[in-house]
Parts: sequence; structure tokens; C-alpha cells
Amino acid sequence: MKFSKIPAVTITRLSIYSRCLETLAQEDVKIIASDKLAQKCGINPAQIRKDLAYFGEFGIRGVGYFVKELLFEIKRILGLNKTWKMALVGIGNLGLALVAHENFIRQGYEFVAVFDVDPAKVGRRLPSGQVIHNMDDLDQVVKEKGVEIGVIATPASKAQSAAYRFISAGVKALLNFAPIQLQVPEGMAVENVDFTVKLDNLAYHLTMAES
Amino acid sequence: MKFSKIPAVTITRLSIYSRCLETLAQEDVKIIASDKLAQKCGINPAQIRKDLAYFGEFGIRGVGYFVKELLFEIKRILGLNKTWKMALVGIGNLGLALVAHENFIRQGYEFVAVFDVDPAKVGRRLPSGQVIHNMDDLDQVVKEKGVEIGVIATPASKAQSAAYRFISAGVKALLNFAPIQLQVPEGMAVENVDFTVKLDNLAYHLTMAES
DNA sequence: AGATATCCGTGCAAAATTTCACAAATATTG
DNA sequence: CAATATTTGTGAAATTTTGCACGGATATCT
Ligand SMILES: NC(=O)c1ccc[n+]([C@@H]2O[C@H](COP(=O)([O-])OP(=O)(O)OC[C@H]3O[C@@H](n4cnc5c(N)ncnc54)[C@H](O)[C@@H]3O)[C@@H](O)[C@H]2O)c1
Ligand SMILES: NC(=O)c1ccc[n+]([C@@H]2O[C@H](COP(=O)([O-])OP(=O)(O)OC[C@H]3O[C@@H](n4cnc5c(N)ncnc54)[C@H](O)[C@@H]3O)[C@@H](O)[C@H]2O)c1
Repeated sequence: MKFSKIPAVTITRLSIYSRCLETLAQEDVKIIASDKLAQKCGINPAQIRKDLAYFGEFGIRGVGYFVKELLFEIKRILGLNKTWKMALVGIGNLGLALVAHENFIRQGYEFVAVFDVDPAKVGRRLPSGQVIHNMDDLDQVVKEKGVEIGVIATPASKAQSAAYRFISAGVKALLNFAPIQLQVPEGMAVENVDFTVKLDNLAYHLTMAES
Repeated sequence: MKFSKIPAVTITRLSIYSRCLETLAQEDVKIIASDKLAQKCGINPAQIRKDLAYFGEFGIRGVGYFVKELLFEIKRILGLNKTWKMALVGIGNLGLALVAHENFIRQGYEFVAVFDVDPAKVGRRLPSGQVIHNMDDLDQVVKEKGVEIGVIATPASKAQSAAYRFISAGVKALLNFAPIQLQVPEGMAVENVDFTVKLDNLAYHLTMAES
């Protein structure tokens, strides 16, 4: 496990570069310099070069980077040269939007199973094809389908227990939409998506700007 | 404008502390030490004290912090002693979930208007009460209702134009759900909520953990 | 009351991250 | 082909952020 010393922000930025490069590739841009890419991402150009330097040399001096090649390399680094299998717990308002979102599959992420406790929902088939499973079947279904990433979209009060279910089924990565800090064993990867934190940042900024 | 030297991460953490303190208040915990709070948030206790020190002294040595008092102070710092008025553009799958989310109002954020281009949607009233406006009315409605935060949930290709609309209507803060980097004038506050970036982080972690 | 334990606020050092600036490599121009 | 212009990759400096460790304030125990 060469966890080495690569900063988490670097990974986050790689993801942003990848996004940007995808757009450029669509626009049929062949080559791009770190300056231009930096401008597009709102990031310092030296930063981009430093980030890439953790993983190798991908550019040509005096020229720049081949868009497609760099995109391919970044995706390889991030592990996006495969499709990751996700399962969702809590198919409410947000869960439905997530499962319906067809961009995920294009990015290499697929919902292979969904779960809920609501008896009115369990057993129904979603427009995207998945049948809503009972929570009792989580362990079995997760193992059967080889789920790698667990997505939690239950009410906050149920998120921790949902996390435990995933953990004991052997899932090693969680994406949590509930506004709580999950307690997980060492070695688990947890990412929180928290809209309110972002809103609070905006509120602070607006409040400061006034004074 | 005393933008001072307060790190953005500090603001983000304040938001997390506030979340945690709210839970504690509900559990009727009166007093908490930085060590305990730190544990709950997965953060170093000195960090918490440092963060708070930017804004004043809120604790009592040998005792800790009064939960309710600290919560109040943090909310005041973040500017949450008022309700912020938001408008949403793009009432699709995600937009519907956002508008339906009743936690926002509890946290001090309210959707006072929603917009879309789809003629089939414009004019309809949502269960949460708002009528879907045409994009042409954005400028007027935003000014009329005093919208302070613009939320963008359109397809990525339309997000920049939606941003322009908000900007020219005088909105100073944007919450962007589309997976692109918005170009905005100096002084605007923009926060991106990007699920895929989070997923990419998980994918990287899982890929590394294997080797 | 004195001794002991707890815990905040903060100076300072360490660690992490960002940015600069320049050599080296490639391209272009006259 | 030499001179000039780009642009990467990277060491070193600058900046930011984190974490330690301790003085001082408060509480508790004997
Ligand atoms: N909707 C949003 O825009 C939004 C925004 C920010 C955060 N969130 C967070 O996302 C989560 C989901 O939000 P939502 O709006 O979809 O809520 P919701 O109430 O619409 O849906 C929750 C779903 O979880 C299911 N559920 C409840 N308990 C469960 C359990 N123990 N196991 C499995 N499933 C269970 C419910 O049956 C329901 O289908 C919440 O934590 C919310 O705070 C949502
Ligand atoms: N649904 C998700 O879970 C999810 C996840 C990650 C990111 N996103 C992003 O959020 C955004 C919205 O996603 P969605 O799933 O709700 O998409 P959607 O297609 O369901 O909804 C988009 C809505 O925007 C409206 N719209 C289109 N062009 C517009 C314009 N010019 N002005 C105003 N409104 C316009 C459409 O009529 C539609 O109602 C997208 O950028 C998407 O990439 C969504």
C-alpha cells in the first residue's frame, strides 16, 4: 500500500483537470499548456505541473500536453479505467435523483443495487431498472453483485446504521449525503457531500462582504 | 471589508462544529470540552480552539464550552442569525429534491423562487408552494424577492448562462451543482457541489489500497 | 484551604502546501 | 543554423495550516 505522500487535494484537483480535459477533448482541442488549463480550472499553472509530477512526466517542454493522452493518464491514476459498482441506501427525493442521473455511468460509476426500509417502496422497479431491495438483503446482494462503493441517502438518524450494514458486508468506501460524521473503522474511505456546509460558506462570505 | 486572514477551511469546520453542537443540544448536553467535540468531528482539539480563537474567547478554562452558547456564537459568526433567500434554476431531478428538502429551512435557507426553461414546467406549482417561473422573469423576480443566493441545477452546458443571469440580477453568491468551473467576476462567492469529484476520491483510494 | 485534576487560549515549531523562478527541452523564425 | 520564443519539470523559497505543549483559569477532592 504505497499511500505515499500525495495530498488529498491533489487527487481532488486531478478530478477537476479530468473534467476540464474532457470538455477540451469534446471541443477537439489537441494540445493544451498548463497555463491555459490552469485558467480554465482557476488554479495556478505550477500547481498543475506539480500535481502531475507526483505521478510522472506527461508533457512536452515547449509544447504542452496532448489532451487525450493526459486525460487517459489522469483517469488511469484515479482508477477510472473500469466501472465502479455502487449501491444506494435510502431511495427518497435525493436517492431518486442520484439513481436517475445518467452522467454517473458515463463517468464510470454504476448503481447496481438500491435499498430502502419503506415497505411501500421495497419490491418496486425504478425507471433506471433496479428493483428496490429490503435492507435485510443488503449483505447478500452486496456480495453477490460485488458492490464497491456504498452511497448513503437516508435521514441523518439512520445513516450510521446504514454505514454499519455496508461495512459488515465488506464495502470499503462510502459516499455519505447525510449531515453527520460517520464513525468507521480504520482503512475505510468516507466522503461526505454536504450542501449545507457549502451554503454556510456562502452565508459567511456574504456576511463579511457587507461589513 | 475585513476579509482578514481567516482560512476557508476554518469556516468549513465551523459549519461542522455547528452541526455537531446542534446534535449535542438536542441530546440535552450542556457543556462540552474541545477534546470531546474534536472526537465527534474527527478533528484535532487544538484545531477547534484555534479556529474559535479567530473570533473570540467562548470557553471556560477547566470547564469547556456551553453547548448552546457556542452554537449561538458560531451561527452568528457564519451569519446564520437570519434566513437566507435562495433561488433555484433548473427544476429537474436534483432541483426537485433540493426544493423538497425541508432541512434547509431549519438551517436558515429558504427557496423563495424557482426557474426553468421547460414550457411544460413553467407555471406549475410545486408541493413546497413555489410556482415555477420562466427564465425571462429571473431578473425581476430575484430583485422583487430579494434573492441572495443563486442555486444552479441545470445541465452543465446551461450552467454558465444561468450564472450570468444571476450575476446581472445582482446576486453575489452561487451554489453550483453542474460539473463545470463557472467564470464569475471578482468578488462573487461560488461554491461547487460535485459528487463525481468525491467519487473519484473514493475510486483513487480503493485503487491505491489494492496495491 | 491546599492539593490535584481539568481544560481553554496561545506562542512556537513542525509539517504541508503553494508559488516562484529558472534550467532544460522543444519549436519557430529569419 | 543560430537566435528567439515556449513551456515543462523541479529545487528552493514563501506561505499556510496544523499540532504540540504549557501557562493560567476553574473545578473537585480530601
Ligand atoms: N434532498 C436534498 O436535497 C438533500 C439535501 C441535503 C442533504 N440531504 C440529505 O440526504 C438524505 C436523504 O434526503 P432525502 O431528501 O432524500 O430524504 P427522504 O426522506 O426523501 O428519503 C429518505 C429515504 O430513506 C429511507 N429510509 C429511512 N430509514 C431508512 C433506513 N433505516 N434504511 C434504509 N432506508 C431508510 C426512507 O424510506 C426514504 O425513502 C438526508 O440525510 C438529507 O439530510 C438531502
Ligand atoms: N441528479 C443528480 O443526482 C446529479 C448528480 C450530480 C450532478 N448533477 C448535476 O446537476 C444538474 C442537474 O441535474 P438533474 O439530474 O436534475 O438534471 P435534469 O435533466 O433532471 O434537470 C435539468 C433541469 O434544468 C432545466 N433546464 C435546462 N436548460 C435550462 C436553462 N437554460 N435554464 C433553466 N433551466 C434549464 C431542464 O428543463 C430541467 O428541468 C446537472 O448539471 C447535473 O450534472 C446531478
